Amino acid sequence: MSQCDTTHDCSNCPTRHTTEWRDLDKNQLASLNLAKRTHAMEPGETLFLQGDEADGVYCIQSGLVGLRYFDEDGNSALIRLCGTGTTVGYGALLSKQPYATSAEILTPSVVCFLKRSIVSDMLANNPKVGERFLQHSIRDLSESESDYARSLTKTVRLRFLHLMMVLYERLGYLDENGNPIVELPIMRREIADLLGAQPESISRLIRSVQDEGLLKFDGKMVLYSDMDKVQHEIGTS
Amino acid sequence: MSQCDTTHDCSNCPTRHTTEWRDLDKNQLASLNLAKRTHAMEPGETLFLQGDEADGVYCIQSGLVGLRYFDEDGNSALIRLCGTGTTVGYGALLSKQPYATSAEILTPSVVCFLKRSIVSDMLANNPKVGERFLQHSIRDLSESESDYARSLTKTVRLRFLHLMMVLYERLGYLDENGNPIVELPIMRREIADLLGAQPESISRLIRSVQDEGLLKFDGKMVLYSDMDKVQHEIGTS
DNA sequence: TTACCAGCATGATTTATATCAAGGCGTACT
DNA sequence: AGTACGCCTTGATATAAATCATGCTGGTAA
Repeated sequence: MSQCDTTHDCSNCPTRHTTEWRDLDKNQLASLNLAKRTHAMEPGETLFLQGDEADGVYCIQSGLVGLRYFDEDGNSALIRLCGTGTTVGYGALLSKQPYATSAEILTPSVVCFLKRSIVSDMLANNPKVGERFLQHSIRDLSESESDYARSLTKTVRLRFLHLMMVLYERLGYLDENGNPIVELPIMRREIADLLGAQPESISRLIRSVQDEGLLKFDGKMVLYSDMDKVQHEIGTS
Repeated sequence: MSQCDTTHDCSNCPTRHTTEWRDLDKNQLASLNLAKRTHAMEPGETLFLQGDEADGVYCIQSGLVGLRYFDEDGNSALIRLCGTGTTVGYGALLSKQPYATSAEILTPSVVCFLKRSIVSDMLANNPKVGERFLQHSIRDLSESESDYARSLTKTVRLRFLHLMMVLYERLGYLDENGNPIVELPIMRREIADLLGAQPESISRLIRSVQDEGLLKFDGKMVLYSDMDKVQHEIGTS
C-alpha cells in the first residue's frame, strides 16, 4: 500500500457527515483523527482480500472502490461500486467474519483506514455509531437485493443500460455544449464483471446502443445522445 | 389474514433464542408477549406487500416464507427463503421505508406479528436488540451478496443444483432405507422464480439431472441419488 | 524508430435458456 | 361420474450471450 498521508483531519473531513462518524463529539473526533491512517491509492491496489481476517474499516474520501466476489473456481464478479463518503469492510469487522469480498481500487482514491480497536471504542462510547452502521447495513442490503432481483429478471443489455444511468447519476455532467456526458471510471472488463458478462458482449452491446442512437462511446467518454429512450427501455426505475 | 391464535407465549417460544429477542428480560418478554399477534397462515397469503408502509416485523415460528421482488414491468423474482426462527420486514421498519419486497407464505406457517411500537420499545429499552438487528442485517447482506455473485457467475443449472443442496441442508432427512430425501416445499414455478428462470427450463433441468443419475424427482419428493456428484459439480461451496 | 502488450473490437460458431405451442395428469368442484 | 383448472412436461424453434479466433490501436519500453 502507498505511504500514509497525515494532513487530513477528521473534524474537517468533507465526507464525515455522510459516514457513521457524523454523531461523534469533539473528543471522539480527536481520537478518531489520531487513530486513522489516510492513504492515496491507485487502481490495481486492494484495501483487503476476500477471506482475510477483518482488521478494520475503510472510509472512502474520494475515488471509486469495487467490491469483488470470487467463487471456488476462480470466477469473480464486481458486486458493488463504492464511492466518496462510504465505508467498506464494516460487515466483516462487526460480525467477526473474514472479509466476504475483496475491495479493489478502481480510480485514484483517498481512503482512511480505521483499525478494529478504534471502531470498537467508538461503538462502545457512542450508541449512535451502532445505529448508523445498522442504517448503512440495511441500505446496502436493500440495494443488494434490488441488484440481485435485477440480475434474475433482466437481460445483460437492460442491466448495461441501467448501469450507464447509474454512472450518469453519479458522475454525469454537461459539456460545453450542454450535452450530457460521463467519463467512464472503469474499463470494459470491469463493466463486464459488474454485469456478469464477457467483455466481448459489452463491446457488442456498445456497438448496438450506438447504432441505435442511444449512447455514443469514444474510449472512456460517453455521450448520452438519447437519455429518454434509455430511460424508457429500462422502465424508468 | 387468518384469525389470531393467543395460545403462544414468547417466554416459551422455541425460536426465541435465535431471534432478536433472545436478550430480553422477563418484563420485556411479558410486554412482547402481550403485544404480539400469532397467525397460522396458508400458502398464497402474504405478510406484507412491496411498497406498503412498514407497520411492524414478522417472526416466523414455523413454515416457509418467500420474499418476492417485483420490478416496474411486472416481472418478479423470489430473492430469499425465510424459515423458522427468522424475522422479516425489519429493514423497512428500521429504515422507515416502505417494504422493499413482498413476503408470501409458501408452506403452512405460524407467524407472530410485532407492531412498530413494541419493536421501538424493545429497541429503546434494551441496547442488545439493536445489536441483534445489526447482526441480522449484516448476515442477510452477506447472503444476498453471495447469492447475487452466484447469479452473475453461474448458469441456471449450477444454481439449480446449489438450491437443491440448500434445500437438503434445511429440510433433508434419510428415509427408512437410509436414502437422502427432501420433500420440496415449493412448486416448480417457485423454483424458477428463485433462479430467475422459466418453469419449462426447470422441467428440462430436472429431466437432465435425473437422466444423469444425480437426483431423482417424483412430484415433490427428491431422492439424492448421487450427492457427491452434485457437490462436485457445484464446486463444494 | 521498432517492438510489444493491454485493452478493445469484430467475425464465426456454439450453447444455454427463453419462447411458443401442445398435451398429460391429478385434484377439487358440480 | 364428469369436467375444469392448475401444475407440470415435452417438443420445436428462436434468441441472447458465450466462446473461440483474429486483428486493430494507442501507449510504453527498449
